[in-house]
Amino acid sequence: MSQRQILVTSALPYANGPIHLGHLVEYIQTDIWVRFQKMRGHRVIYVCADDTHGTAIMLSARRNGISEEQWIDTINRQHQQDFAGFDIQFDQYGSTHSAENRQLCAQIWQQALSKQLIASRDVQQLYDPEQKTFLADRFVKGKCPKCGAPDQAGDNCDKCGHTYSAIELVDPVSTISGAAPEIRSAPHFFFQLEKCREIVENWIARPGTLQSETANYLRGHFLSDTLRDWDLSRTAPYFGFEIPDQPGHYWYVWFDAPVGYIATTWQWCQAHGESLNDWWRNPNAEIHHFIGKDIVYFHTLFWPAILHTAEYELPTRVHVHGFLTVNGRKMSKRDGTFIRGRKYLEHLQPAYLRYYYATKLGDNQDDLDLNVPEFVEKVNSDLVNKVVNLVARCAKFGAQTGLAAQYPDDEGRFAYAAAQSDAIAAAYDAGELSRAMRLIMELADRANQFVDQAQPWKLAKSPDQTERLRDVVTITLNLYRQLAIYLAPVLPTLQQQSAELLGAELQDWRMAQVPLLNQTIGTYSHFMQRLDIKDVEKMIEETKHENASAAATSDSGAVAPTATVDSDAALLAEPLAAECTIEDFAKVDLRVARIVSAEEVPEARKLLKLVVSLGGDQTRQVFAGIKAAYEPADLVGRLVVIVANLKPRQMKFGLSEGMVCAAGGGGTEVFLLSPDSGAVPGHRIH
RNA sequence: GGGCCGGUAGCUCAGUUGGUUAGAGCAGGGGACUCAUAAUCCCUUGGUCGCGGGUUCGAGUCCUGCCCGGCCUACCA
Repeated sequence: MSQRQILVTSALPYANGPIHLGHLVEYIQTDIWVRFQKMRGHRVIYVCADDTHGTAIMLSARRNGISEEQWIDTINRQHQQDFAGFDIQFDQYGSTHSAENRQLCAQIWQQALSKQLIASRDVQQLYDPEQKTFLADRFVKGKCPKCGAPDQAGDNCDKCGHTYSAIELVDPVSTISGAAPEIRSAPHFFFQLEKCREIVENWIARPGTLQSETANYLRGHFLSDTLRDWDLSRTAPYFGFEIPDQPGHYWYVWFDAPVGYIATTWQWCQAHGESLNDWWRNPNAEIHHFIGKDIVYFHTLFWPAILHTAEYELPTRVHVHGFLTVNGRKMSKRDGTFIRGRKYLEHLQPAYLRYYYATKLGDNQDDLDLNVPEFVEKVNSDLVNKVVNLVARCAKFGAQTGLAAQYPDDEGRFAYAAAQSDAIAAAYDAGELSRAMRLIMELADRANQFVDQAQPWKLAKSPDQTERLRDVVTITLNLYRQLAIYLAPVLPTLQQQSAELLGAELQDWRMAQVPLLNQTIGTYSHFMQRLDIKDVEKMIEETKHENASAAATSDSGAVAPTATVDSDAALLAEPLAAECTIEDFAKVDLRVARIVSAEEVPEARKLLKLVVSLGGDQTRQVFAGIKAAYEPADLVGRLVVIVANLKPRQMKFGLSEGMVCAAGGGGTEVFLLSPDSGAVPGHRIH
């Protein structure tokens, strides 16, 4: 087997919030793959970095009253701690806000310019005069120019589906300051991707570059048409790198972020006396990116074009994975399933999650479900009952006898497991971790069968059977050792514990071919505790409470605020409306009402059809956009607040005769208002 | 509306280029054992392979229509 040279990356986490279990799918998947390749004796480096630029970072820093640099430093430290807590081992962890990255971006930019791939033209954009910043689409709200629906973002209307440019919005408002934005024109710099079409097409068509579904998606979605120019610049103020010779213009975060892969490699090279070109301009070196399916677009169209422009090698393979769901549903703050890595580590061992993810991951983009009962069951029955228990049940004898000097006849058991090495390795290499885990568990079953047949506990009772006992121990512990080696990429802690007990390292894949002999055995203490579902539930419960009290922020960003100070994220996301008088307010008749029936509107994505009672025989039919947040059955009977004198509106599914009051940012983040006890249907709210 | 992925035992999934009686783990039932973290081992129940057509000597596997779920995207590749 020839030695491969492999550079591996995971996507750069955005420096705007903590690492959660969804992120960890990717880092654990990558770390397992990297550890495996290292055990195989290949020359591998695993690099990653924080993605630190963009408007969102700027706003987070402002909100916290610190500089952007302070903000990203803090986040970087937290990220690295979180990763270390899950045994994710980078060779280099950097930041896109580094000198190396700035220099590389400038070089690549220069090459793009000299190859005439950059075009400049003026773009009209909304500008917030108070915050003195141009506004990205998601920082503007206004009425849809087509259907007039209020509170629509700057790119499309979620009511009628119309797409438009932010400057077409009627009565736009900056969601950062609440000010009315102005239209300003500014030059922007575009990368002309179409000019690189052939490069990208050939790369995508090359076998092995992409999973077929990704290649299909790109071909159908983008390559069938002219590739649009890509806006690579943003106008000040912006937290990022200023474009050389273009004061006031910054590279868009998605330009400098992937360059961070190279910059971080460079940092590693500097620290280890290696050459960057040996990794990025060496056709014999492999480059593997692990990413989520949400960022395929950036890594498979622009990125190869940019690499080619800068005369770097194109990625060997982009491994795309799906999203994490919990108990079959999207992670949600309301359900307490938006679990931070740090919270997980307060309650549970990293090995549990690493193993569980491994049993669920294949080389595909399917979403991965963290099903809590299944999680507990898999960890307990596979890892604890089968694998760890194998040592536990013979460690006592092992300490007495040690390992024999010659490997006894085991009827081909060790040889069988040694022969599985290639199949297991092939599965790991192909990213088919679930297959690898199945193969390994089959070996664990076989080993336990052996112990049952050999009955060492009986041998231990007769002094004349000491030698046979030693043989049985030798076989069992060697079968176990093979398991520990095969599982080492997933369970580095177990690898270490096993090495200590056996008094010999397990860092090389080939060690599974040769039995360990003539060795004293250490004292065993439990390698792993059983997982109690109560601990998992407790973790989810705590997460739920923290989210509730931390004034859940609208995006995944925002570091948890201190206990006594609520985050201002909600207010920033939706600034105060213009002042109104008491007379204005009096026009709105808010009433307490009781929900008497609630049903799904099957054709509607967001709506529930409610009938509410105002007391007596007064009822109203109301459509409410709360489908994602509430089960109809849970609503019947509860008191809510409605706008009782709202002009009825004919909707696609029927007439809506009012509006149910709720707080929150929409989607699953919807919280109905309820009155304190004592209020009855019909009470007006003053 | 379009695209992609999936629908195999109660649950999670395997089923290689179509080839005998469709498999595993867990759960359920029965038994054994007591070294071990109420762990382990043996036996066992359980499937119209989403539904309907078609190709074939033969279809879970190929073609086609439909149904369901997930994701992506939108005057629409």
